[in-house]
Amino acid sequence: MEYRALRGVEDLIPPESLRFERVVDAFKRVVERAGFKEVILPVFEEARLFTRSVGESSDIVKKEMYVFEDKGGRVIALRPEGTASAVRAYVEHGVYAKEPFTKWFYVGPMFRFERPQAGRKRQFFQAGVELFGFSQPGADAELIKVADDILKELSVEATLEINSIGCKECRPKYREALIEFLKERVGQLCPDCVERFERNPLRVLDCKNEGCRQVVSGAPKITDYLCDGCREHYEKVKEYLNLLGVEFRENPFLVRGLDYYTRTVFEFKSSGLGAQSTVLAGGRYDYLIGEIGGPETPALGFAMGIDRVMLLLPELEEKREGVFVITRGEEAYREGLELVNFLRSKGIKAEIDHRQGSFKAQMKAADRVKAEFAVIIGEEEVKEGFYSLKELSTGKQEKVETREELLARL
RNA sequence: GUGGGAGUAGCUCAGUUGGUGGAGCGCCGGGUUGUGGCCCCGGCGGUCGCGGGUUCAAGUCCCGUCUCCCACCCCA
Repeated sequence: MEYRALRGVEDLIPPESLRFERVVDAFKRVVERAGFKEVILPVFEEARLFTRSVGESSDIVKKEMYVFEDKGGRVIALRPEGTASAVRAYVEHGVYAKEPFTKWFYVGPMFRFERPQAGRKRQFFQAGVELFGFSQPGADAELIKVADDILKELSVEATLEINSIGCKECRPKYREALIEFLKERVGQLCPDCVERFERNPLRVLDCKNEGCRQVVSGAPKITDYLCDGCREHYEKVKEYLNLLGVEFRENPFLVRGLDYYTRTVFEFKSSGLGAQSTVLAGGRYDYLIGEIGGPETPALGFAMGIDRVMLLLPELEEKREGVFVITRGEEAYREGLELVNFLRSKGIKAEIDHRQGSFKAQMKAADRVKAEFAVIIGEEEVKEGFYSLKELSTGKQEKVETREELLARL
């Protein structure tokens, strides 16, 4: 084959593309009835937007971004995630002034230069929401509830883990305590964690290595170091989640890979995905808007991995729908073309077989496209002026005289 | 970026010690001169991922490369 899709990107052709649409439809249905409005954002931005927001030390920025220089000498990056652009747009358009309490959602491709694996592609799709302006714990709970609703709507089984990673006040104190604890045990950590210990000690907490987990199990918990404000906030979030009937598990070692998170963080994980088990994740990021150059504005959001959700989607039986027109002879074909046009104008799905093969071949085609009805127009029908309408699920066939009568029988 | 496994028909896979490539499913057609699904019969369909090497001879052995899968890593 001379041309192939590049490594880590894939085409979605039917029926995969239909599964994709099903996920997006369910997502939109749930978030729209919760009052979120869609934003359509660029797939590339100045690279430094991501460096600033996602974090210089994060792997996403350090080694996974598609960065290039455009013809005007600008340093561009294909977006590796959606929040940075949403925040940039919120600030750029002064939305904080016009509509300080804003609920947005977005759907689209993201790009990360990673080694491909199931549930991890170089171009992948995320559907996400962002809530700007709300500092109250009720917003955290509502956000998580919306996420839970989406997964339920899709019948995707996932377990929810939550944690609070504190704020500017308390996190540094915890970080110090953790470093203090780990310092004496560096020898017991895996090589990756030795490096994490230097760069971002919190990441040692969610290492999968058995030895590291042993060490970590005795480590100080951030929840014991939260300041009064963060502790109260976290307690309220949990209280509201219980009120809303959302099941969750507290994981004091849950941390996230993006630098902008504060206070509430959460992850929905599925057992059906192998190593890439997170299907939806997010949290609060109260300082990000300020850092991007907007007014200090509390915010929170999440992103769902559409590709990953698709992998978990149960197969759906395609149901029969519409009409397939079968004809023989030029006169019948012309009548068929007009009939199809008529039905479509009435909102009915209608197709015609242009190949004019045998009735058997055309019936087979009608069956394959999962039509509910076949309309047969042959010599007899043309001569005597009627349509033969066959219901494919039952095999029952009847004569109908006019288009209107046909329409009434569908 | 690291480690492991795999690439043969559209799909799932057989292919014996190297000797001119098969099955099932699917697709097209026929059995039914005007009727789908079940059954029977026939047909189309392959540079054996790509490139190089060994050999009289390579799907089969060797090297390289690309892609996919799994794990690490990372993350949605």
